[in-house]
Amino acid sequence: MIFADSREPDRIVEMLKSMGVEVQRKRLSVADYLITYSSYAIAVERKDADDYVNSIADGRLFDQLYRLTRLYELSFICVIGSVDFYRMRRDAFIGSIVSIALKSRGSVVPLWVKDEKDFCLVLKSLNRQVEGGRIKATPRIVKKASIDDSVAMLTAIPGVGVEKAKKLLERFGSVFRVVNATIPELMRVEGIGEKQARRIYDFVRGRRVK
Amino acid sequence: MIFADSREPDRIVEMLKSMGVEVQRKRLSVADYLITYSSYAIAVERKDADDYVNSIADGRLFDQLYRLTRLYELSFICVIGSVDFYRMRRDAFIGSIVSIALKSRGSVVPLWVKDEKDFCLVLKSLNRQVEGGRIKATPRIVKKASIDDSVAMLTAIPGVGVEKAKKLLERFGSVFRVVNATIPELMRVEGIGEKQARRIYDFVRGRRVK
DNA sequence: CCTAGAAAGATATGA
DNA sequence: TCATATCTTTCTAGG
Repeated sequence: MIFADSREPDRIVEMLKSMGVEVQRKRLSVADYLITYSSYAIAVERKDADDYVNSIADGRLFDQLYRLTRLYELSFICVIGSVDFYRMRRDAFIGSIVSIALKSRGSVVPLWVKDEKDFCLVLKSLNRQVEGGRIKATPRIVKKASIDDSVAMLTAIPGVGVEKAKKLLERFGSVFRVVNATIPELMRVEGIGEKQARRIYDFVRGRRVK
Repeated sequence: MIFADSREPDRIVEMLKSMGVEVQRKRLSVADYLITYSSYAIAVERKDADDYVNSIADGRLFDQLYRLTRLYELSFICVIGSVDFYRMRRDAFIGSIVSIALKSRGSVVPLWVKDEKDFCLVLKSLNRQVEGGRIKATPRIVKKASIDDSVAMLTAIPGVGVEKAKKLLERFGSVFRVVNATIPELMRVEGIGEKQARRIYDFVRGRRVK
């Protein structure tokens, strides 16, 4: 059974029905479609190409992504139609697709389909496979990642980007040691002078830094 | 750094290099490409559309899929080029794509790209995003005054979102004090239990967190 | 998301 | 030590 959000256009629901899929309207809080079977729920977010491009530019996309990951173990974002590559560069588009998978660590799967017909095929196929119970085929090996979130943490300091964050971690080994370092210690890192060292020192201690 | 299997064609390796990506040849046992950064590894399997169709027919695809899930936490299967829909029905093709994601529960992400140029863009983007250490579904934070940067910094800790970051800062006053807090002290913050407290404590000290 | 270019800072050199 | 030239990195704006 597929639930379609009540704000989704009729034409899609009709198309699904004409394909022999059981669809029911329902008010959904986060996704546009929900495929359920026994205790599984898979969410699908539909995005027209134009809207997708906009939502990247203004950061909306990654909010939605975040909400999806909080609520569902596995969801899909379907981009429909052709992208206007004058509005967004090709590499930026591809980068955003890759980013969805990476940021969500695979729990949100990006799909790019030609048209709404194909989108419906995706839903239909999802529905059938979930019902068929094929979802349990290979158990996912959850070996928690250990990527450097520490780098990301340090880049939040004004004036510290990826390069400096890496160098800081290289020298000090952990965020704890960076945060507890003295100004002269910080200055020993290549690329960090007195000014920068003082900024870091002050920032982590909550003093206003400009 | 990207490792390319030694059997991969030169033209792709060259194309990557011409895009400014560091590539090294290596004999890989399962995937075609490997993107590594610190202890993290992402595998990429390249499949020309024709070969993809064949590999479904003879069952090879799902063997490969299985091996990928066993070895890597996150991998990609890139189908390159247009599919001959006389050899494989459109719905069957879409179904297979969906099936990859479902069976692997998202740990293998299927991507369908136009040509090898786009494939290289995928690799390039993967490489950069992994190196940047920004692999986390953190909500986008609007940077205003410096106080918000502190919140942003704390949200990089796994399991800490905007709400918890704010509460932490409210109680401790600065990133320095949060980082230097003991586990019992951290637990006194509303919404943070022992498990979370320990995670924060361990994370900032550079211990791998589960 | 990606790039380009401006701005800021760090390092090296030489007086 | 200071002034300056060069290089590296960060940040902001725009698509």
